[in-house]
Amino acid sequence: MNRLSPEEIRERGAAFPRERAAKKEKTLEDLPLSERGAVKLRFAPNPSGPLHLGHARAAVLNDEYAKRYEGDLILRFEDTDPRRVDPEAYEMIREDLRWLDVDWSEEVLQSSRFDLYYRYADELLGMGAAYVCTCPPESFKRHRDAGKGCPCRDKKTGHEEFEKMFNEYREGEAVLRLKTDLSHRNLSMRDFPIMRIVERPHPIAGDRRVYPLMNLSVAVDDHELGLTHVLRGKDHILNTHKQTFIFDLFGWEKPQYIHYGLLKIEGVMLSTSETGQGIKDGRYTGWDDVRLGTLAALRRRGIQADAVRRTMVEVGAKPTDISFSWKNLYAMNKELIDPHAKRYSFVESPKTLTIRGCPEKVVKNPLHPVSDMGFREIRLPEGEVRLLIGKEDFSARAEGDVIRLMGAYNVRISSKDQSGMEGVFHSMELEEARRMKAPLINWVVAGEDVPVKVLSPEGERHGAAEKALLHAGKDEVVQFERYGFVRIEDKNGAVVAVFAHR
RNA sequence: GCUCCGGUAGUGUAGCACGGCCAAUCAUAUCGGACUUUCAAUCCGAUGACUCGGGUUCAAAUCCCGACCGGAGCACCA
Repeated sequence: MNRLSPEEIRERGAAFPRERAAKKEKTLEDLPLSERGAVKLRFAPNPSGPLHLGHARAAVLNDEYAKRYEGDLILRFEDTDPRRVDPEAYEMIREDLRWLDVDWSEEVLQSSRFDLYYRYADELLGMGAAYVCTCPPESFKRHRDAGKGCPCRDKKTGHEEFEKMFNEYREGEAVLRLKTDLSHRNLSMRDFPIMRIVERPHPIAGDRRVYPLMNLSVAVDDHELGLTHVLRGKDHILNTHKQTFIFDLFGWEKPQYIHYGLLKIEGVMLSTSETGQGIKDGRYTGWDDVRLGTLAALRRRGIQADAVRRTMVEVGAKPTDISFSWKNLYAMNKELIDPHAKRYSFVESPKTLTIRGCPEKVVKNPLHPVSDMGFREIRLPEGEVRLLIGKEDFSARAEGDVIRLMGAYNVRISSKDQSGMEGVFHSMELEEARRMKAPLINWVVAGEDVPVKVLSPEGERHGAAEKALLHAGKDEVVQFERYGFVRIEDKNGAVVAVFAHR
């Protein structure tokens, strides 16, 4: 994916001014125990790839609350697993957030705080609340499931053993465990691990081998950073229990935890790791492949960041699982772009239509039916005229039909074969066409057409657009009449347009 | 299986903590009409939901119990 500057992102994404106010905005529920100016939140992605629709929910909701309460939002990269860090992802995530108009006041890399986690681990060791466990996993589980401590639990040499994790034990041979309740009804709560060995340097922090597990690093940071509220998916509920256990050990004041439900998104690949794999073996063209649910793909298609934001705000932070609806997102997006999108004629998989007996006609169609954006002008000569019409319009018409060429005149189809149709001029006036219930069809002058490649999630389409399309700017979102909204991606050579929705 | 959570129209959402004003809100979707040189937008109209069963109560979407359905977690990932 190309690297974009913040300015470019704004241009590309926020092509249109944000229009709120227009309608009553759905707003979020109040946060519990919150005070204006005192709220501190965080968005904490794992930098293994760019953000997708699922992340957008957490990002937007946190940002909305931070803004509402004039609080702070911290961007915290949870990069404590060296195997799951893509160094490129940090900047991709920042780009996505800037596009979403998410403002963060502080950025934290957990990979720059390992010493802090070691210190707290030491402290837990000193408190007798943690121990180094060298049992094979199966053996530990046997003891745990029986409600008993493993043999390592009562070792007196905690600090020395911990030392050995840094220079002696190999990966998989030892972990640091927290002493919890061995009779806890949830097995995974019993003496859960907080540090482990990974014999691999960290892509950012370099030479390390002892890494904290999230429940330690997250608890430490949520406390150290003074968070008042933690907004996260319900898949983290058990982690919340584990983390509050650590808060209690240290006697820290806990933030308010809010868990929202699953966001089921149909028809699109969201898994970051699978997508990354797919890019590697060529199934996807990149993180912004139009078939993906990444924010990069959405903005490439001309989906406005504000449409994503509004959708997420409407969905809210309740614990119920919800089915994300593309239709609702598209409707929201259309509301934003329709007032600004210039109209152009485009015909897919075109067929020719040759008309005889035409009077000269200068067609002057507005670039927008409502807003005053100027016109596009086409001169149709007297006599014979050759046009291109879309394949669908072509197959829907039969000999003898009368059609209205939008902005021009009415034509009777005189013959039709595989390659095209022929027709004769019938009449000029729109009223006449209405009287005959003739369908309105858009067209492009053959020979003056611009070839267009349309990239859509359903595949690649080819067609022709009127020449005036060349006046549209790169990255501009326009509407192909009777076809749908697209973002103009490339104008060098054949035009490439990325399809958003109808 | 165990632990926890949740179930309002096709989809999303309001209402549920303090039961009556809820024959249930708003948006979107679908259908129909008006307008219109786009199958867009706009305007008008229609369709459509409290998962089920018991209980408490004069009164339940709202409280209680059970069933059913859905989900999450049960890692040396986050």
